[in-house]
Amino acid sequence: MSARATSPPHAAGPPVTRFAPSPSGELHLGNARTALFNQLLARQGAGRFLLRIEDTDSQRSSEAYTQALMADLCWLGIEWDAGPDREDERGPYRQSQRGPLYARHLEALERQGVVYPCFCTPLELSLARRAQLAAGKPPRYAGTCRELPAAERERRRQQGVPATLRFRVPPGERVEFADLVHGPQTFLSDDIGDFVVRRADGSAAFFFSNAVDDALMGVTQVLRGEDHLTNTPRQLLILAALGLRAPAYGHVALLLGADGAPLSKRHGASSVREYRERGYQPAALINHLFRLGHSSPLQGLLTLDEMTRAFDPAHLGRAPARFDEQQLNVWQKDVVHRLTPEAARAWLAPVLPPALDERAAAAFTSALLPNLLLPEDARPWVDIVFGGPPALEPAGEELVRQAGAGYFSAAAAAAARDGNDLPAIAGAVRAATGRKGADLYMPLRVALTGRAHGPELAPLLKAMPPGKARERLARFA
RNA sequence: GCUCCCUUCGUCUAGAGGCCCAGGACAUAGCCCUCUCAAGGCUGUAACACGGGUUCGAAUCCCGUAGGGAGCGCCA
Repeated sequence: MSARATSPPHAAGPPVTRFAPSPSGELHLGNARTALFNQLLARQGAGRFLLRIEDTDSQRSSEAYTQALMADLCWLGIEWDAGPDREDERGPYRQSQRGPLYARHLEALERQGVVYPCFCTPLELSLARRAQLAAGKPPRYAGTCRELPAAERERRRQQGVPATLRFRVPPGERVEFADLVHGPQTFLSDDIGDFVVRRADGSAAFFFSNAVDDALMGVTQVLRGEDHLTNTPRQLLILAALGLRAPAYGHVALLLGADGAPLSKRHGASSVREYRERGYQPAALINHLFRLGHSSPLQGLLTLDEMTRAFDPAHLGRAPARFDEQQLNVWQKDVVHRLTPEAARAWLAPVLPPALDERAAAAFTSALLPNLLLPEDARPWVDIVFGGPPALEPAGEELVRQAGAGYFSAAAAAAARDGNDLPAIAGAVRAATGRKGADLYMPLRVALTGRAHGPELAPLLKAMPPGKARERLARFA
C-alpha cells in the first residue's frame, strides 16, 4: 500500500476563500455560518473572498434562488470580492457557465485513462445499491463498466447509449490530508467506489467541478460542512490526477436544532430568510452564528470588523452545535435596544398604523423599544395606544375598583389640564389620595392601558393622541 | 452494513497531563433597584457520556462501550 502525496501547503500569501452554495433553496443557517467563517478568514489575512454559484444541476437550480441567496448574504453584511455579480479573470462564477473549462480538464483525465465511460442506467445502479445494502455491504459502484473492452465501449458509443464518466479510483492507496479543524486524516482508496465526474448529459458532477474550481480560482482554504469530510479524498484524488493544487480543507461540524436533531423545517425556521421576515436583525443572527462552533474570548455584540479580528480557526469546534433560538433572542434584544430612532422606526414600520404621523411614530417607537424582541410584540400596543379604551384585565378591574372614583376624578382633572402628562397626573392623585408607590401608579397604568404590565408609563402616555388620558381616566371617575 | 466524525453545566463554550473538588457567557433561581415589564447590580444552583488502562498525577493520552451525526447518489 502506498501513500499518495498530497499537494504541498500553500505558500504563505493572502488567503483566498469562497462560499459555494447551490441555488436550490433559501440560504440555510448552516451555510450562512460557513459563508461568515470563510469571509472572516479571508478578511483577516487581507485576502479575497469569493462567491461561486454551484448550479450544475439545472433541474434544481434557479436564478430566483441565486438572487435570493445574494440578497440574504448582503443583508447579513457578508460581501464577496468576486462573484456572479462582479466577475473577474478567474470567473465566471456560475458553474453553469464554466462548461468549457470542465470539458478541458475532463479531457485531460480521459487522456490519462483515469476515467472511463459507464453505461449503467440509473435504474441498474439503484437496484445494485439496494442489493448491496440488503446484503450488508457498502453501496458502492460495482465496477461493471470499468474493464469494458475498448471495442465494446466503442460499439455502445456508436449506438448512442448514454454514458457517464467515472473516475477510476486507484486500489491500495491511502489518501491523507490535514484537516484544518480535525487534524490529520487518513482514508483508504479501497473504501471509495468509482464515482461520476461527468453526468450523462455532459455536465460536470459536484466532486469534480467543486474541486477543480477551487484550484482554478486559487482558493487556499475551504471551510465547509462536515458532511463533506469523507468525500474529501475523492476531490484530492481528482486534483492530484490533474496536477492541480488542492486547498486546505477544514470541516466544521453541522448545525443542529434546539433538540439536537439536524436543523430542519420542523424547527420552525432553518433559513436566513425566515428569520429576516420575522424581524430579526442581521447583527443578532450574525453574532449568534459567530459563536456556534466557534469561540472567542470577546464578549457582547461584535461588529463584523471586530469578528474579523477575533476570528480564530484554531477555535473552530469539532462537535455539532445547537442553534438555540433563546440564545439568538438574547442577541436580538441587545441589538434592538441599541437601534437608532430611525432604524427602530423602519424596523417597526410593518406593524405601525399606516397613517401615523412622524412625531407619534417616533414617540411610540421609543416608548415600546425597550420591551420589544420582534415587531410582532408591538402589535397589541398599537391598539392600546391608538385605539379605543382598552378592556381591563380581570386583576386590573379589582385595582381600579379599590382606587375609587375620587382617585380617578383627580386624575382625570389633571389630565384635562395638563394632557397626557404622567408626572402631573400622578402628582395630582398623590395630593388627592396620599397614595404612593405601586398604590399610586398601578391603577393609573391599568386604567390607561388595560394591563398591569407593559412599557414605562410616562413615555407610553406621551405617545398617545391628545385627550386619550383624560378620556380613559374619566371612565372611572 | 461499511468508513469517517463527534461527546465538558439546560445552551454556547474555555480547557492541548499537575494552574481544574473544572472557568466564562446566556438561560434559570433568590435578593436589590423599581408604578409593572424590560434594563441594571449582587448571590446561588448546575457539567468532564460510561468502563477499563497508561501515569506519582487525566477533562486532557490509549483501548473498549453507549449515544449522536455524516458519507457511501448521474444532489451539492
